[in-house]
Amino acid sequence: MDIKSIEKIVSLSKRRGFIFQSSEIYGGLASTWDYGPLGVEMKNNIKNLWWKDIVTSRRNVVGMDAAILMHPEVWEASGHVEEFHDIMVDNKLTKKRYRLDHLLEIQPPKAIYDLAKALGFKPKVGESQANIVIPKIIREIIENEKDFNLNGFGIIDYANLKNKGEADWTIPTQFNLMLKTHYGPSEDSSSVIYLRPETAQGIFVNFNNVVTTARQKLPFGIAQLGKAFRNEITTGNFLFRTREFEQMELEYFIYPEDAKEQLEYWSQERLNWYKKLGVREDKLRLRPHDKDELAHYCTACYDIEYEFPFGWSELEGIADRGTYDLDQHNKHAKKKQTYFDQVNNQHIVPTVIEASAGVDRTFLTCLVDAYCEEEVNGEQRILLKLLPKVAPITCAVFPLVNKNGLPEISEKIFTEIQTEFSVFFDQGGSIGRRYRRQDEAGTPFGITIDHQTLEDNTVTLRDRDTMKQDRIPADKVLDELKKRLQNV
RNA sequence: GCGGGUGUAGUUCAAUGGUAGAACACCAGCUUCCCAAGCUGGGUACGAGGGUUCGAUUCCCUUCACCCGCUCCA
Repeated sequence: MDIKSIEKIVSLSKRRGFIFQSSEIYGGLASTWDYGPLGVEMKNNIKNLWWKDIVTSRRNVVGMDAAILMHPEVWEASGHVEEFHDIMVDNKLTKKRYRLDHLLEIQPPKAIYDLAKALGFKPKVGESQANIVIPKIIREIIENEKDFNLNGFGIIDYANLKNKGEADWTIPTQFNLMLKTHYGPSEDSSSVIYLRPETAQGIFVNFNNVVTTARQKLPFGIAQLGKAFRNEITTGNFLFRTREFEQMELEYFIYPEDAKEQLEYWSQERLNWYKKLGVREDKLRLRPHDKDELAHYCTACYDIEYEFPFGWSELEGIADRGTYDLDQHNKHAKKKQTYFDQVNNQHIVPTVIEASAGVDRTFLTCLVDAYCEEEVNGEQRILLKLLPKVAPITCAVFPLVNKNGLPEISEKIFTEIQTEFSVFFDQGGSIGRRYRRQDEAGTPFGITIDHQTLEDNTVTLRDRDTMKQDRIPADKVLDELKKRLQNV
């Protein structure tokens, strides 16, 4: 697939009603997208398949649905307030941008020392530069020196060594990655709260509620599906990185000693789920994180990645979060979130393995992966080879012609299939045109009612990928569809 | 946020300092047909704002959005 293919996907998405640009008639809002009639069907299919795989089909996983709005202290406790903003500076000469902490970590000690002095404190002997001095410098800039100028301290741009690292630094600016809003009608500062940057915390703060009501014993999981918001610095690649997105998260609570084994288990489980969605195996991989890639809460992590036209990119992270989150809430909140282990007769904080997936990314993966162009009788045929369980429409019903009672018979069959599957009725245009339309929508099956139906009450069932047709009795259509859908 | 590119119909494109055209798609009708057939008719666009000009889709500025690269990223 060439690099233009993401544009083809965007174009098809709009043409067929999968995805529209948000607020399009007002010029659009950056990197926000709306799901159209086909899009929402497919998205729901994906979410339902996840829910079924994670929750419904397991005895020891339960679901929940927390509010998007949460108490501000949740994000203090989780570390998001602390960790989820970055101070950035640009080198005006080279137009390169850096995270200030990353930049300072590689500077000569003298520069750091001078910087600290200028900000009004003196580093003590033996104090770790990376862990104590630099964070202190950054805190000082955020809290007290909003317009601090970095020039004159000998801070070198190592990416600009050709020019002796020369730099003219901008005033450091803070990027807060959480979206704020005002809770309540008055806009005083006491009512500022955040839209959740992840769904996971909704699970952690309800840990005890779920344990007591669902009567689960370790190991067990709590799963949640819902919107999350992040003020990403860079968005783009269509649905891939957006500021509003939907997550599918599982928090699986275990005894600490099982962490390694469970991380492996869930990595495989989750990788297999994408395969079961029909995503090509050679486009999927499981990639362990390097140490320096790990998030603040995380001791080990795998990414499930897909090879998009724009490169290998993350669909899901499976992480060993240790006891970090529950510990943090136990420090901050009045009510303790612990588990009483009947076996050893003690309260413990369980370790958690998290599998955090993006709905929109999975959706995009399915579209990209299913997109096909082929030639039929010298004409291009575009089709989405979506698995039936993923496809927005399972089956389309066509009367071959609009007379001789064929539409009436078709309606009857349509109504019958409708009880079980998502069906589309189309009597407009030539039969070939109607087939092609459904090919682009990814509809796996087409039922055509023709003249022979009048004689022997059979219809044709067309397969999207092979375009082959089988003749089946009209009253067996539903059974036949069920049969074909059984193993896919 | 920086650099580059792009923005005209649903889509893909064209033309033009004098008010926009095609193909395909879409809708209605005819045809009654098994893989985007044909015929007739129809609706739909210069991303937004400002400036220059008698007149701007075209030139200039601003802005918005998309794509690519950088930067960043749980």
